[in-house]
Amino acid sequence: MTMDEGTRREKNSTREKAQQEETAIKKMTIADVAEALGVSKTTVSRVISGKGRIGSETKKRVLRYIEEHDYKPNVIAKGLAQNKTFNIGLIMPGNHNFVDSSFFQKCMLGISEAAAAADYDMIVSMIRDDDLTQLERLVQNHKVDGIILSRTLVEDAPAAYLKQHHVPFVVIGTTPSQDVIQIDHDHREACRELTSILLLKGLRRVALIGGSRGLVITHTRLRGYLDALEAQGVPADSSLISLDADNEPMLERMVGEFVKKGAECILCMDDSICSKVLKVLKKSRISVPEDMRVASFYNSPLLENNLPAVTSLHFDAAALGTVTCRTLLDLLDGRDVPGRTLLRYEVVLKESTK
Amino acid sequence: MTMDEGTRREKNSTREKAQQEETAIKKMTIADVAEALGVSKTTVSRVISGKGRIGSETKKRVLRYIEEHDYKPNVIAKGLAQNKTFNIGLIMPGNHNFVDSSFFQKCMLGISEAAAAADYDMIVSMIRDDDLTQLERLVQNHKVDGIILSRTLVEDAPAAYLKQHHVPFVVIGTTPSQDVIQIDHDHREACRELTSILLLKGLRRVALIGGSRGLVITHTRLRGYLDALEAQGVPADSSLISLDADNEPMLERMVGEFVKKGAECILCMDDSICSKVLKVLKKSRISVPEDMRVASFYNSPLLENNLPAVTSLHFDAAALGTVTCRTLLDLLDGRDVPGRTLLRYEVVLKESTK
DNA sequence: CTGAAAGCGCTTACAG
DNA sequence: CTGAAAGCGCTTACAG
Repeated sequence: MTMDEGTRREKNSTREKAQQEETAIKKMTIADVAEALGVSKTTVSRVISGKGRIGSETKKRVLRYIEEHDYKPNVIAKGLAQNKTFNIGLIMPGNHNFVDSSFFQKCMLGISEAAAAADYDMIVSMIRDDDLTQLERLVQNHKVDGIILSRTLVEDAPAAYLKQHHVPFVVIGTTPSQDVIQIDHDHREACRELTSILLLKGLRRVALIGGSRGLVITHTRLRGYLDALEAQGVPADSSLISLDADNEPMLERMVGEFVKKGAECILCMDDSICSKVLKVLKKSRISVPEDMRVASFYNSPLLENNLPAVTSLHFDAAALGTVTCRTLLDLLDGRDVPGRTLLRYEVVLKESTK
Repeated sequence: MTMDEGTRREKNSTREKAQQEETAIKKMTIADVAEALGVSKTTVSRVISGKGRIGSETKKRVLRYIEEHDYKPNVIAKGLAQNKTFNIGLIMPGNHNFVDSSFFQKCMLGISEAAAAADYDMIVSMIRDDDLTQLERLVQNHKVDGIILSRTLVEDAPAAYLKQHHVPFVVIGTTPSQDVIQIDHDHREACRELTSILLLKGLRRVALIGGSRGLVITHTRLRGYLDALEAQGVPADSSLISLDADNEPMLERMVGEFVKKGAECILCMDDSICSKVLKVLKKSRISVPEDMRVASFYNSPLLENNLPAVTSLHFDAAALGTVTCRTLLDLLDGRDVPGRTLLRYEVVLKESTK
């Protein structure tokens, strides 16, 4: 017996690895803590959760023990008992062609940090097109307590699904549905202001080129552009507006068209479009800003190193993520949340509209 | 009593919403299934898991009931019983400055789909610099069964932590540690081949400009470049090699230096650097490819619309994600996995090196 | 082939 | 203020 103990000790001291493994494999449970302290699991549970009255002396002892032994409650077990997961789901567009990755990455960072601050984790699920399979899996498997939907579509099948199944969710972006909690930058106002600034520079023929009509954002930005024209008394010219323009051949044609119609400036709804427009202009030996002004409704690393630097709108993606996540967490906690939150933007004037 | 029942029925039929809510709130459990079929929970559990012998008739009945009533087992409960979470963790760099978001997004897509195929979900955790807090949270909270580390650093604190705590993990990228399971594109060979091609075009003074020495990838790429020089018998000229060059002023100086030293071509280790180099060249009125050839060891949307189109290496990010995730899942299932997996690449020759 | 029972690690009425 | 016990929804020896 004594020998046996000696042997074991020796193992422990020489083979640090084995000892660590033991610590790693068999984690301490609430029962261990309770036993060690001669109290009930109930008591330990209560001091950890802070619910219920506990003698201050008992509380101190438990807290100290937990601290000293670095006990961490098993969140999964806690979740099962409380019917929670402490996970939020982030649904991202899987087909990356028309999203700005850098924006989403920053946004994810914001969400991730806000979640972590509340001891939540972020499960991200990429869905392709209209395939709801992954979303269904996520909710049917009870993997999340609530969901953040990014990229709001005009026809929002994911939102409809979540609504039908009573899964708490918020949306990054703007949707026409009144009953959906939405967080977004004030794109309409931002686009109005940028357009106004250009008009005030004396530019009269400001063309607009935009992305998919299937995205709500496209309509919002168009709205802002039209707001500005109206306010300045400049009649909208439909031959200077082109949506659903995402491929290069089409952009090439449109730019040619705009030039013919006497456009003085081309407003691009996003940087991917703008980048292509700049390429087309370069090919056509139309110089910016001398022969044509260019601005983007959005700024990203895509245009960062362009010469001339491109005037654009700036939105704080990380902040959007943070606010969105906090809103969802508030919602999950049963707190009142605003149906709609609009975040500020900045207009960044550069050489491309000089 | 009868009236009471009647009332309840009426509620159900008129207020569809309430009924749906009920369905959503109180999910069917394995006990419900067992009771409805007059079998034990054990039996139901066994047919679902496929473990143990079950009468084919019983099996059929259970399967049919499950199908018809769309019963979905609670993965959380299953996890608690099996000490698993069916989540994998993806650790991403939070400071986005020197990563290509688009590459990571595609990679995430690959991981996400491979995970989903095995009914796993992906928790992504962004960590800033050397802050291990989030990683610790993830493992201490039992939130994941295994972890994918992206962006391998020379000093890899996350890997060390996971090793110490015996958490199964794999790494996207290459590390010197023998005992770490790593999946990567063959950057060394890719860079060797690209450099060779340039040398075979007769270019003798090929300069190299790279990112942080803190990243393993920087050294790997440098290695490939040197391999090529050596194979062609071209002596390496240290005045044509510059690492840790990530800010514009420094790049501006380096490019000037290279020109002075008679460089005929500038190889950039990534597109962010390349984009800045192109800007500097444009500013300095050095035209590409006439006065200076340019190539990037990497291709992304950042250079997509550049004129002239930039020669570069192409890596399939989604495939990298898929393979990485499968490797981790294999590891979790106790299967044998290769210590190192290298994926193929492509060289894409364009006008910038004509 | 099938089931009763204990267990995974927590929480939470209920009772004292 | 504290605890015994039941429960969250599964799995899995163990016994038949």
